[in-house]
Amino acid sequence: MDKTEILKALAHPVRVEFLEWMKEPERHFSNQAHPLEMGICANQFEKRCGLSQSTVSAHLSTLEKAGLLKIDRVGQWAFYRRNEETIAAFLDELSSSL
Amino acid sequence: MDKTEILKALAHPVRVEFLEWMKEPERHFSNQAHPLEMGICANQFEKRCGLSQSTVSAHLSTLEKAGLLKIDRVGQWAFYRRNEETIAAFLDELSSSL
DNA sequence: TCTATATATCGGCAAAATCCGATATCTGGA
DNA sequence: TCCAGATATCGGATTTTGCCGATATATAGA
Repeated sequence: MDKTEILKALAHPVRVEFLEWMKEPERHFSNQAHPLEMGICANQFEKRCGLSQSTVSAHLSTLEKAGLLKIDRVGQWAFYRRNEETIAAFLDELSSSL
Repeated sequence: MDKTEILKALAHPVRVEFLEWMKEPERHFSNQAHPLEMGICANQFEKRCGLSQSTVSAHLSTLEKAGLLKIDRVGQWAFYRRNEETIAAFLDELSSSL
């Protein structure tokens, strides 16, 4: 849990938005073909943020490398879900250190 | 209280360090000529982080523009103190939205 | 008024971040 | 085996950030 890396990952509003969307999957990703329990399919984010596929992939990768997202690869898809443990640990750490 | 601007301000480890140092002034700035109750004098940060005067000034300015620091100008000095209201509001907001 | 000190701002350079389109990789199905 | 779809990675252009030294500004004191 690298606090600095996480803070850098959160320094872009699109990435913060991704995390917030994923907090309420049924609200923001109800049109997903796969069950939401599998996680959120990468292509779902493209439609919503208007950025290109490669840019979205990079944002997701940044969040994943920082430990904020977990990824499950199933077939040709990549399903992302929040890493609640890391997020909670980060918030605790930030609240006590800052 | 602009969450995005605050997160960008926190995306540099030196700035986070400044805020953390200021949480315990007597511990980190005990050598300050002026009473710590006035705030922390800008030049105190230079000695501790090894960066140039202009760079430190820019970091402090970033924190102040984000609302995380308040500044009191007294004579030729600039005294900085944490803006606890904004910091607490930001942490609350982040904890509930993230 | 002259000088010393503290801080802010400017100009320029280097590094990092952001974005895109193109391409590579991987999977599943025909 | 070939093709289509999903995602990752590459290459390059642009913007932002970070850093410094030099300079400007402002204050205090001689």
